[in-house]
Amino acid sequence: MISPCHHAESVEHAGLTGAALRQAIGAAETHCLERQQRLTAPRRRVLELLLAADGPQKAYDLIAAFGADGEPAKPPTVYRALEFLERLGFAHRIESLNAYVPCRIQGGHKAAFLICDCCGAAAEFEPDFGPQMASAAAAGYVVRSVTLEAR
Amino acid sequence: MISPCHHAESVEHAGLTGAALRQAIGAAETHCLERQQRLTAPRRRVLELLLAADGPQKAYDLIAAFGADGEPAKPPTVYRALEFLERLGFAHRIESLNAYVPCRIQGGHKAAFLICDCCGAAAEFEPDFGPQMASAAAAGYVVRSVTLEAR
DNA sequence: TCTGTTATGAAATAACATAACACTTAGTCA
DNA sequence: TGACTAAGTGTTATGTTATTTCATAACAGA
Repeated sequence: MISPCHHAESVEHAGLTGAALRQAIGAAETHCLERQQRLTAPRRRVLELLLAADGPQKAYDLIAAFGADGEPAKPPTVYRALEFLERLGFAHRIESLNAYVPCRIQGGHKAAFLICDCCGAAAEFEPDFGPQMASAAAAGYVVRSVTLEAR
Repeated sequence: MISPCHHAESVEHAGLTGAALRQAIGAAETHCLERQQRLTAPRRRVLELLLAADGPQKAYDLIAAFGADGEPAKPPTVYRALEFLERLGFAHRIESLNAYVPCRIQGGHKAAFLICDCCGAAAEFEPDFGPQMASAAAAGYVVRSVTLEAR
């Protein structure tokens, strides 16, 4: 398969499998315990699907893939899990794709993405919003969240 | 009406009316002619609705308001017009709101928004993406469009 | 006028997301 | 330990946003 993309391969993320996947989930579990939050079965399952995927996943992809037996989940099950995972910083929503990715960067941070329209890859990076924050403050805003997505 | 918002009033935009509205549409018309594009009736109507509105408009707000007689438009009519207006730079889509605003800044530019969750205002500003563009280029991306939205 | 192209009209449906309510489970504290 | 409370889940239904498809109309250039 020939790719028309010219960007660095290093920024693409293959889905996790096997031990790496289990380890990532274990880390999330630990993180939840520390924060007195519960990584319940549906939440864990959605996180697992995100981590195992090769790229951004649509909500209805997750809904379809949810059941190990092929049974889809009910939409609210997945949307609730996604909300939880976002809140805890384990996942991000990409607004311009209506899709979700597992967080690839440790620690609390502002998320930003480079999205390839050719191959669907979405590379997360940690942006420097210094100048923007200054102008927001000047206008009297208190910035609560920031979305930056470049195609 | 008491507003809980603390940001500068100056960044809010009241809808255009009367002469100002006609003038803005005339300018768009001129701009289209220069670029050999047609500001057809549905496109003009959607632009007019955006300019006359007090804040970001949802697609289905525009659909509902489309007909002067109260008849709604068919969804594709409005979505096509919005696509045209975005392409020509007359309007922007705000991803995190699923809504649209008329462009408030002259000339080709990257759009960025400060969005107030209290009052719904969306203030457009022209961001400085120097550092971000550099890292994108380093990763081999050619940036085609950028979305920056701060709440 | 013919032809290629761009734009519109209309119906249907796909895709994305949430409301509402009943029920269960986990913690907690008298 | 039993009752209470809060958080989470399951389920049905519905609301919202966006696109596909096919047919037709308007326009520009040969």
